[in-house]
Amino acid sequence: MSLRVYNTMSGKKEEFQPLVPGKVGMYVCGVTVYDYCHIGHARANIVFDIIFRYLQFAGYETTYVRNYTDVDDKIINRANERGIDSKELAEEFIRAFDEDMAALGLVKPTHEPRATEYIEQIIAISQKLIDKGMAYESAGDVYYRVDKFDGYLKLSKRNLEEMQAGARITPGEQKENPMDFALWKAAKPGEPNWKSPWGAGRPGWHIECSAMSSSLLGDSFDIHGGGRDLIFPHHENEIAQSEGASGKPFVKYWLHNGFVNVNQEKMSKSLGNFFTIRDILKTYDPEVVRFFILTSHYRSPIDFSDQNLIEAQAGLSRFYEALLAADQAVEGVAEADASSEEGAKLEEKFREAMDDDFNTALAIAHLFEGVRTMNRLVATKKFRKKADLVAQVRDLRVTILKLGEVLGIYHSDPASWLEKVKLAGLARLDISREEIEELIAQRKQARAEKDFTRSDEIRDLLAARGIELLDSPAGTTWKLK
RNA sequence: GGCCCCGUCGCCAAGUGGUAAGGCAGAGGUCUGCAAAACCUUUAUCACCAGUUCGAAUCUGGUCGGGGCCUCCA
Repeated sequence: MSLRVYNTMSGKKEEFQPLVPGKVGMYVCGVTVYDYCHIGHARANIVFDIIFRYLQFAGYETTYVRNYTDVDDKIINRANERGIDSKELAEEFIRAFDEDMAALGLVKPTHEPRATEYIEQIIAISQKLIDKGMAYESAGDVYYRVDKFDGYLKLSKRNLEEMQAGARITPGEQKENPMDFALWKAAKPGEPNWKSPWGAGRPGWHIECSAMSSSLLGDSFDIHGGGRDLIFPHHENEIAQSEGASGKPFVKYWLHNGFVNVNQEKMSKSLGNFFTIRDILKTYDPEVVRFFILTSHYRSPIDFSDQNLIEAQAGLSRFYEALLAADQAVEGVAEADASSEEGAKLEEKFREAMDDDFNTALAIAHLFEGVRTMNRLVATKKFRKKADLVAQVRDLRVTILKLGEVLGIYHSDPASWLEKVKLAGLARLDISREEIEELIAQRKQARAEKDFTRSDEIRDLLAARGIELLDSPAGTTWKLK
């Protein structure tokens, strides 16, 4: 089966056929760099990170462009509040963004252009639109004439007349139509500015994406992505600009990820339920965050809550525990020439799920089944003497790791990961490692003397404080309950 | 008001015409001095009503409930 994607433009899943067979051009709207990224940014970027990885895994030579919008009203305002240069502010948050994305384990896009590096192209597109009568200059600003573009609002499926009725005009703007939007804004004193045919000014919001995408991917390309909230006005306006200027179809497939809610409420600054990526990573492992995001479909809304994150951690632990057990089970067993179909079967299911509009939730469900199969094999009596079973476990283990890589998970050493999560959890309990070790030693003594009453007392005592003891032939270890 | 989305087992969550994936939690069992992990077994007819169809969670209409966009936002 081949890849199918849900296209916001048609409202349907469509067969994915890139403009050039075997190659994909993908542009995803990045961030406006004036503040730290929140969990919503994390989701959007992780979703498209997985799409990028999967396209490559599926054999497409993929060019992925994700921009930084580093000139904008919000940046200027924030810089003024802090009394620093807006360029300095942008640099600071570009660095912060890079750190956050690296912490979340994202791969680097092919290109990460900045709006300010494309001023020339922005001016060129604006000029072209003016020449074609689709834009006009007004007191040093340049506006797009929305009623000159037939397809306006075709992506968001709105009605221009109705929107005009409700539209507001910002004081100082001289627009022909309240729905017209700025391509270029005349600079006010103290604002960053560039020379243009219309005087000193700076780009409006939207135009930078048209400039960067056409420069790096051409006038027409395959995939354009972003959060749902960008459909209107941002993406609608990009279409108007790009198609208005080039006269060619802009984007073949529009992909939009769903929102993140926090404890069932929309995340917003006014509600005060805003979580930055760096805050979350103080409590949760980055892989847990990624795993949580991938256990829902990218278009569905997800609810960010402690309970959901804790469940994600439990799910991911199941993988790492199985991988660790498999490692230990096959360690030192000689390679035999037994063959295995298990890995290929799993990969087939994984591909089928991902081919259906990147259904990561279903793909992960298949991986869980792989884990169960692997655990069952390892638990077989005299497992190490059965070459075919050993081969199957090795095959499954390698396949799970390989497919996990497509999702950006399971890349840690299982023992280290489990230990790290355990110690992080211990820090939240009122008990020290030393105290636990001491009680384990006492219990060992009691068990040696067959004093099982005392032994169980210690077990219960620790259990009451959140610690579970695990007895094995190699000794007693512990974990968090 | 306009446009759009959602309502699946206690919780999370797949599934867009052929008799409901997966995870967590629960129950029983195997294993264990006890326990844990693991494994096995087990738990839903899909908000409601009416239609279309040989057949619907999946299509149509309606009802109820929840949410989003329409202003900056991933």
